[in-house]
Amino acid sequence: MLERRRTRLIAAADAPLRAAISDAAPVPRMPDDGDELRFCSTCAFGSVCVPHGVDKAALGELHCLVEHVGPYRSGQRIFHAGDRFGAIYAVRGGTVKTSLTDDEGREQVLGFHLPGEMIGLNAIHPAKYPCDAIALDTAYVCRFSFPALATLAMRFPGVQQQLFRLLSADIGKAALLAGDHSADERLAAFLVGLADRYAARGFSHTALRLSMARSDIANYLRLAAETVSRVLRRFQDQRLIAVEGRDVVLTDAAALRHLARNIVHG
Amino acid sequence: MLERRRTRLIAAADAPLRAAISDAAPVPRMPDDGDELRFCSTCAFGSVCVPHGVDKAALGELHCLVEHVGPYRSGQRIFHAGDRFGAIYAVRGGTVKTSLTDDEGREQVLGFHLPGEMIGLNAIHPAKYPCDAIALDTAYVCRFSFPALATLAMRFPGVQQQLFRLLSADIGKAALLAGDHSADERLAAFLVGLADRYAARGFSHTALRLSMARSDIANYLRLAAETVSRVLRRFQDQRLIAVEGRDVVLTDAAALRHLARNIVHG
DNA sequence: GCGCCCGGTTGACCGAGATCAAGGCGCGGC
DNA sequence: GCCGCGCCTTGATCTCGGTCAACCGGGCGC
Repeated sequence: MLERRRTRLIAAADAPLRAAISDAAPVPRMPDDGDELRFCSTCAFGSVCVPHGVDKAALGELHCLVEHVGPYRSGQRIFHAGDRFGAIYAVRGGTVKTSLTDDEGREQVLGFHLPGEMIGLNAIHPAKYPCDAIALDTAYVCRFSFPALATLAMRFPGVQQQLFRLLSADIGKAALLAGDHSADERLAAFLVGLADRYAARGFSHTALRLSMARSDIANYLRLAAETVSRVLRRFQDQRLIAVEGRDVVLTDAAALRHLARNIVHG
Repeated sequence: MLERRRTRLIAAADAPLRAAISDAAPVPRMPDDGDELRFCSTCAFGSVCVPHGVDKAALGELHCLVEHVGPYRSGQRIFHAGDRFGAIYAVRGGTVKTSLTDDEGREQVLGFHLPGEMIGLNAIHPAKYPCDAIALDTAYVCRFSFPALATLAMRFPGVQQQLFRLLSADIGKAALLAGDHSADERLAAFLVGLADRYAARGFSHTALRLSMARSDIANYLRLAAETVSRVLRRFQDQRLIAVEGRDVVLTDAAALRHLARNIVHG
């Protein structure tokens, strides 16, 4: 359903992703039991349940409270800025961008979210979503009612811990944007950060497909789209990467990492 | 007890602050009972206990687990980047900056923290402090053992909620740095943000004393110190502010707010 | 007192990246 | 097929803010 054939070169870097999606598609709401492994393999709460081996009971209850929603088509909103906060979401398949639009109508991209990553954590405090969440391709998400989750966390220390960790991790994420770094550093950090996040989910460490437009990347990195184009071109000339449309291969990841060395996270 | 008398102009804008400090000074460790109101008036956890009226019992337990530490002299570190994470801190008096130093030895200021604000929340996930916390003047802090706090949160929903809110709030804080805003916008947002935070703590809405050096402000806003100087001078020429050393009066807060309108938070 | 040092200010110049403008290319619709 | 519209790229020019340099003034040690 998603883009049919992926070209050679990167080949099907997102094949496992599509597999996950096709798995998810026929499961519109309640997860069936005996599905734990698959459920946890991509989910941000997987680490509550599987790796730590504790709170097996919590897993069952999470299953009951999670709601699978989607598909969202490219461009569709999962939630709107200003909506009353009621749930946090985990991306299950596809890519989601979060952004906000200021008075003058200028968009400000806050982040891109891959399968397994949480969105909506920054809505707890203001009690309403402070940004839009928009699907960049066909996307599926898991909805966790926050009151229910908080109640669950009261009973399972592992769940509470994981929530604290997820929240804490997000605080540091803005570091990429925060520092005053050159366009080269930003782009290098963006690419290796994305590659690392894909790699952590079982995809290739060096080949990736950008699901967002150049203008979104530029906006996210606080650069002009033209600058993104030029830097990518230069990286290619320097044999750091191979670019073909939205497919990128990191041919010299070490050099990219060196460029990005002063930017924590991705 | 906060701000006794508010002085003319800026004069000693931090006089009430100092008063708070001298109150705190003779209380080196365990808070004495019957101290609730004072404890809560500046503390970030005040809102757990007092305003919501619930979890009165939690207040007592918080009292037992909090540890008053200080004074720290200007320049002293409260915690170091890399230290194992064990506690979060609330500023009780004075001002604290958080910053990290990259491989090349360049400092990167992450934020300034006034009395009542929490620091160390971003250390939960990595399980070690990702930055230094340095006193900018004579500073006092409250130390909350995080394991103890998490345990307390398991029993008191209000405490858990407040922790979630504090963490969530911090996620959005980087917005000032994040956007690509002009030097004017950044400085205006910084000034009104600081004024609002002081105001929320009972200080003047329009007069404030900058406890940090120009170079720290510049670093925090990702500008050169010279640029901060020049913009402040221009703001003064435009009658937006009156500057005298580290004392600033916002003479046209409306105009400053308008300049900063596209920057959320401060 | 004197000199030093640090923080702050001001001016002159420079450069990274934004902006403006033009053109190419791929894809969906007709 | 052909057209039209986004997305992307490339080139020319402009500009905001950084960098370098000089100077000022206050606090502190001697």
